[in-house]
Amino acid sequence: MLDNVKENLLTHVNFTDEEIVNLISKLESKLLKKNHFLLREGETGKHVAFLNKGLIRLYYVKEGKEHNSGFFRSGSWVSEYASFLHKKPSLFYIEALDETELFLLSYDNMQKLYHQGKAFERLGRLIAENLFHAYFKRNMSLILDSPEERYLTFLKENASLIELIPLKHIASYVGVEPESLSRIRKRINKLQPK
Amino acid sequence: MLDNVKENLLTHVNFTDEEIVNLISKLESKLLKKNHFLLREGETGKHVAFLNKGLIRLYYVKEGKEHNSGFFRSGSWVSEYASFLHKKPSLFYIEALDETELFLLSYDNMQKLYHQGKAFERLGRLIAENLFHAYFKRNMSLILDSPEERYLTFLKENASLIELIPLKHIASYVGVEPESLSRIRKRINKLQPK
DNA sequence: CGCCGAGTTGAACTGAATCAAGAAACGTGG
DNA sequence: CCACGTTTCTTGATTCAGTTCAACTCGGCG
Repeated sequence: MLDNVKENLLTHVNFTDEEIVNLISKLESKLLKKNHFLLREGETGKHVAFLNKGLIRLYYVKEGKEHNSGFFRSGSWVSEYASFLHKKPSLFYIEALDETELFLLSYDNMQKLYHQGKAFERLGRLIAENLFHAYFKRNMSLILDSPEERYLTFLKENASLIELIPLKHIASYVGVEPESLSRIRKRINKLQPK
Repeated sequence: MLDNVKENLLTHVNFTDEEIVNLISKLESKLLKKNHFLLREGETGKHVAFLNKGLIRLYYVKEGKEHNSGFFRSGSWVSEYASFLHKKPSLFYIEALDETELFLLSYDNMQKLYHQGKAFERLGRLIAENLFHAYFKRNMSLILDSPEERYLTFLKENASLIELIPLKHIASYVGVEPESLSRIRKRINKLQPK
């Protein structure tokens, strides 16, 4: 049941068996139905969540419009990190796009783990760095790439998700209107049919 | 001479006099002439720098084109943080746009300071968080705002810099070609002359 | 069966990119 | 201190991709 957690963490952080047990004892399981929320705008994020199964989208709303900022599959850590770190109200919604199973790690428990060994600090740093790196790459892409290129990149990196995520959400992530993404698809299919 | 360092740090971190002395003893002064580099692509960043006087731009090159990722004035900390943290070759150039004076803090000295008190850890975290926040805001702006809006925001936040930074660099930061920024300026001046 | 949301398609419009040319500011050497 | 050449900025004409608004199709679900 916790195979994913174990597998994922072990590959990046050299936890001892003892540390693994310790970590797992601090996790709290949570099931989220499709279209239900882990966090809404204005609430304060009290957990980071390991996504064991399912699909999550992270988005914010500006002037009535939703803007997707990322999608997460099983094996990733999910949170509104700024809200979580600073105990401030979240700007984002975190929503399940499918039946999903999460393991929550509370702020307090995370602090406790930090005091219990370097490996946990490393985990915390890795989560933060991954986040930083993701934002960084996205910045580059928004400046350098056309929407079409961003869509193609998204396809490559998330081939397994395209059937699961509605086009309008992908459009918003890529930074265009749904109509435009529809045309982009058409263009691409003409060039590389099938 | 170190007034800026002192003033800036004291406002964000509650250093004791002793800690200030300790920090300052680890700083190494460096003068940079206009259009000279603190770091070039491919080199590994070995310092974070406190910008005491002058003007710095941070940019990367892709397919022969420069892309400005930020400008820094006196009072800020400057680094290619990813390169510095992971000891990996920098993707960025760090260039002085004017005669500038820096105080360098080496990686090793930074680690030493970390061991000498919470306040220094706080400093390190603040630097990282500022960076994170900057990237975050930029992401939002690239998705939500038009180039014109981004230019206006840039003007507001950097009113003192507009005469010092060539238009083409601002254009690249805003994400348009110089010709387009020139026209954006024209549009704006028609609406709000002078 | 009929409705509803998601996706596609069309037409008119808009803002930025590109290419090209000219004007203005800058600095470097004579 | 002037003259020349380079860089920076502006302006024009054209092209192109994305937006907007509107209509239509398709598939699922009550």
